[in-house]
Amino acid sequence: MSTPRWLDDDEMGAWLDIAQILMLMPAALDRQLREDTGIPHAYYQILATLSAAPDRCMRMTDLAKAVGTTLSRLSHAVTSLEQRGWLQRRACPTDKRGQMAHLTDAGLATLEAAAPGHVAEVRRLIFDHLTADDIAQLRAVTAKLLPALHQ
Amino acid sequence: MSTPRWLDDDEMGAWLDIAQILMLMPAALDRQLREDTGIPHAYYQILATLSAAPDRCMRMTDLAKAVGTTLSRLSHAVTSLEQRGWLQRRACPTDKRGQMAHLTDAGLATLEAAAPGHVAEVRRLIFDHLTADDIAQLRAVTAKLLPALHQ
DNA sequence: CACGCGTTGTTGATGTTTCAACATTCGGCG
DNA sequence: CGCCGAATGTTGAAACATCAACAACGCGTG
Repeated sequence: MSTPRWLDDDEMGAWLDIAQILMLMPAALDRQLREDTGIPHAYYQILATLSAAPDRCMRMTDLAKAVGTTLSRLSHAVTSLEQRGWLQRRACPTDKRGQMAHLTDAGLATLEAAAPGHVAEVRRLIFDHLTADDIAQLRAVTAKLLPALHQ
Repeated sequence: MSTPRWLDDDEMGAWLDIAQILMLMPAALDRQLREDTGIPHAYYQILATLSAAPDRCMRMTDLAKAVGTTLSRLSHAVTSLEQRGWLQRRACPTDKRGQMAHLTDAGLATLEAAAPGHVAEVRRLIFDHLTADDIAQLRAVTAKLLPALHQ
């Protein structure tokens, strides 16, 4: 398209709100988690995702997709979490290229200690302000947006 | 609260979707803008906000609030944008502590060159997938969330 | 088997953000 | 006026993200 159409008033208003949320929400989540645990939200999500996996263990690529991050970013993050003793790299039994990230007992303990405060913050920032209808509608919208984000 | 309640299934599903969007959307916006202009989305927002201000000029603190960022982050960003010749610091006439950020002609030209591609990306990621009703509902939700994020 | 290509994951350099510490100025109050 | 607390910005170091380059392995084909 040579002359892409601009956003109309409704779209622009929505976009400005969304842009603000994209800026402020991660900052708020990071702040709370860093105060309580010393790690940012992206790192917390890695621990949380692993804790729900069988054997608390996942392939790097699968973990990256589940968290919605890059392999490179994940690799750096795992290195950092490994140095704190919360994660451990393991060789993949079926694929010699592969690495698995394994959540240690110490990592699980840290996660469980951090979870209540984090959930409270998610409530304070989001669900305290929304009705059940709001949540259903919001979820319908996110379901429409996620496919394009995953490519 | 000593035992904060966990998220129910609807809330947890919504939260996982939101977390994915918070991770993927900024990454997608950054990627497009960096390819086209070499600057991340947070920097683009600074230029865009300034372009709509009288004299294309704003106090640092006001600009930080408008964009939804930190004064420190803004200061670093302005330094970087200034080195590219797209911004200029000016002394504030009424307050000797103050600094004003002024968008230069070169900065405006860069912004106007980047805008079509950026808008197209915002459309591709968001508005192409939503009906007018979706947008209205989404905006109603964001309106409920923003106050808590602003404190 | 051997070649080539796609996948998997890491690394190092560079750019950006965060946090704490600091300098400067404003504004109110004794 | 002179002092003190608050507000305004900047800076440097450390943490984190991005990007391109790279090594190692899997898999299919000839």
